[in-house]
Amino acid sequence: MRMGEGVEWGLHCCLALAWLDDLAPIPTRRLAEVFDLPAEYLKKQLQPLVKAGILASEPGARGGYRLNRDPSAVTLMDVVSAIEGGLAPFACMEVRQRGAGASAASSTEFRSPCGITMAMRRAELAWRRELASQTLADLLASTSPAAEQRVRRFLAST
Amino acid sequence: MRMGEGVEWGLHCCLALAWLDDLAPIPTRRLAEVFDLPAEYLKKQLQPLVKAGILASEPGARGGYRLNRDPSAVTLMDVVSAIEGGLAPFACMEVRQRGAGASAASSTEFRSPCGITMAMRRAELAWRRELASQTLADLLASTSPAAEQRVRRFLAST
DNA sequence: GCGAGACTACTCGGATATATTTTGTCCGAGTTCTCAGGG
DNA sequence: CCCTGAGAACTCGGACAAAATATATCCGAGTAGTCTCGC
Repeated sequence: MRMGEGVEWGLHCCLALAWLDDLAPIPTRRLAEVFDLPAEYLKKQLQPLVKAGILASEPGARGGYRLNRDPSAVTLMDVVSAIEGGLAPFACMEVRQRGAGASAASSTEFRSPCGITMAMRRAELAWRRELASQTLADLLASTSPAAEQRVRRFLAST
Repeated sequence: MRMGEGVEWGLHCCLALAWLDDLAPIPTRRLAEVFDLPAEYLKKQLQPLVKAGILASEPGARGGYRLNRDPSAVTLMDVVSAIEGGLAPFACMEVRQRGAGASAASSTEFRSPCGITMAMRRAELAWRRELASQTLADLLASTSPAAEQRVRRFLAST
């Protein structure tokens, strides 16, 4: 159960884009340089963020990506679920309903989800809640001004 | 970020084994029949639980698996981390330390982890805490007695 | 009848294949800039 | 000099390929029961 690296990349890119007041789009090549990442693959990772409406893209020369919403309107959960696909980490297959003797069970027995599923859901919910409680704006406030200056200056140049 | 199906299987098997007061080991073939799972692959999924000391195994004929600890001493986190490998879902690669201008940063800037990492860790911690707060004994108490009876009777037969 | 020993049946554990997902690369459609040529 | 238009440069988006991981299978080591043979 490892989370794809695209999540980390996406979050850093969103943050970097949020630092720019400028609305001019930034191409992936430039973003990739900031973090020393493979440009082509980074582009692929950012695409779902566009689909989710978090980023906006401009094609053609002078094109690139820019933040499409106010940083306070983008939660970490938004970014994570956009890139990871939004599926539940724990997929309950309802194994209890299969196999030996399950057919003999009363019809009401499976009305409510099994205890295991509920426990996993509870844990997952705690995770989601935590991610949803933080926005890009919160991250902006808590990051080092020095780092922000460096990235801004780099992206602004040229 | 999908969790392997082995986790669900492992939990259900632990629960089934916990229902048996009897200490006689249950072979995987029998467990697989209960939930209609592929026996060989289920066996492979249970092996890490043995390594973690949650289950104990007996080789040879009349062999099988049995619970190695009191149900109240096994948390869901124990089972999940045994099967999934216990790695952090979010692996921070510290991308901020690489790439453009990072070398120009002050030596103290990277002393504390970046905000993104901290936020992800917080979320992960909430998840782990939730899983660690529930034991097999809790699940035993919250499951349908009818299901327990069916599984017990099936595993006890023969 | 009784015991000893070989044999069979069954189990776990780990090594070996296959499938699926993740990671990485490439090419086409579209937009902007550049620059040469004509007015 | 200024305008026009063709070409070059650059970008995103999605199709294609390689690598890594999860899923599934197989074989060997070991144990308990069983059956036969000898006493």
